[in-house]
Amino acid sequence: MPLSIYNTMTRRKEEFVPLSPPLATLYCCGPTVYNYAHIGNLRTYVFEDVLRRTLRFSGYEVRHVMNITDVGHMTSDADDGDDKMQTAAARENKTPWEIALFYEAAFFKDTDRLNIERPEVTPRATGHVAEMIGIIKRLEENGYTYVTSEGVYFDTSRDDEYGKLARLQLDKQRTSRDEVVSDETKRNPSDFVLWFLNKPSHIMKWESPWGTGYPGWHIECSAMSMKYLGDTFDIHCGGVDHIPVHHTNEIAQSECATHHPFVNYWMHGEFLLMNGGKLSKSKLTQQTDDQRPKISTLQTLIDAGYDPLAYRYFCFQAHYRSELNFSLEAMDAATSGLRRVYSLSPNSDPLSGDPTAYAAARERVLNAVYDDLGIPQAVGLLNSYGSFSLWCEFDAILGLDIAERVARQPDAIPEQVAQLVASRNEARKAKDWAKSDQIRNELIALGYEVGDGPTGTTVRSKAL
RNA sequence: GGAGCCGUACCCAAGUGGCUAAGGGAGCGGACUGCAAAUCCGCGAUCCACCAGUUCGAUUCUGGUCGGCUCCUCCA
Repeated sequence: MPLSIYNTMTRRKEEFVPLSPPLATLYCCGPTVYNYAHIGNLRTYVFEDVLRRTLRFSGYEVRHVMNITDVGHMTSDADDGDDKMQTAAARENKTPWEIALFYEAAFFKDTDRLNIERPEVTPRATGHVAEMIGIIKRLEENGYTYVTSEGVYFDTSRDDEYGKLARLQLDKQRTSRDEVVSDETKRNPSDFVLWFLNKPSHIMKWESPWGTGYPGWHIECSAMSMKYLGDTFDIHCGGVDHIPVHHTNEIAQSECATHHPFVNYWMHGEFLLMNGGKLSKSKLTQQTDDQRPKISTLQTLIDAGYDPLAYRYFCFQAHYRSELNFSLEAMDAATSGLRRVYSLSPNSDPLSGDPTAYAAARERVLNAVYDDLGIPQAVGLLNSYGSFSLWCEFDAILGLDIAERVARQPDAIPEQVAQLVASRNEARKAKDWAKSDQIRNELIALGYEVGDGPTGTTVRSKAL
């Protein structure tokens, strides 16, 4: 069965046919490194990781590029917009470059802990300003730009196909809130900046043919994707929020610069919802009303006692194109579910010794995966088969470290725990149940599971 | 105002024009246990927000209503 994926451009599932097999080229919008990634951001990177693993599983050689945005985007269209990198720098008393480096490292620490593979290329925006200027020059030569006191603009009225990804009806667009200040120098509301000019307070600046300034919000992705993957490449991913503006503008500036199709397949991950709404980085540092720790970054999840891979497994509950509701209860459910997977026994595999049954089961799971990454169905099937070897085979896609965790030797029991077990055994021998129960409670408090079986008492760490 | 998504058991959710509506968690019953925990076995939506329509037949298609969400500002 061929791999099919949902293409936002056509709003249909399509069979994946790469430009130059066995190579599959993939570009994913990466983080803007001015703050920690929250678990909603991370959900999208988990989805993209599953995609690249699935591509490789089906025999492709993956070339995956993800940008690191280390130059801030403006927070609004107008003069008073703050650069996020600059705001963070002021907040933390650092330079923008220090901020970027710090949060880039934090980002990769998180993705590593989630078993998200590093893309083959992770270019930084600040290292590609020359390429961005090159694209703007081509756009200028092709007659798609104009210059105002604010910067160099892309003239969307010159692009007949502008908005095709989001199916925008430009005449019906308008700003939704009063506080959005529109730039008076723009010719059309949908025009966007390619290069900012005359921003004296801005710290990160570069020389350009149009004057000293800094690049616009979208040009870096066009520059870096095309540099590393070519004018046309296979798949471009990102969050659904990127469809109407960011990816729309990427397509416009890329295709008008090269006169080639930019991307063949567009894939978008849906949001993680918390309390019925989306998460935002700006609320990351806010305190909660109640006493419970606020779960918003991977680290807060870990601090609350959850395993990073339990979060990864939690993401597999819902299809990547569906919103997913986060709650501690759901995280607990995912943790219990994963624990069950890790408790699988290689020695009592219901499918071992029956190659026909194994092949049939494998086929069903594979069909689910190849049908636009039907990971929830795949996990459901895997759960009902309960086969260690089948889980392990698909762990190449799931990335849950199943073989390692199942084989992992239990951590050495600390002396303190061993002594408690010994004294509990004595109490049990003497049928001193009160003492026995009391010691058991102590062991539980220390994070151990206590089990009395026919072969004696066993303790096991509650950690996954 | 425009564009789009969603509403399936207590929770997270998959899915289909008609055969028993996945799976996980929680819960319940049983085995096990000194009692538990863990584990194993079993049970669980006569029903897929509501109302019409299309159809021999709809949870699945169409229209409407109600409710929720996202985007049209930076955002995964």
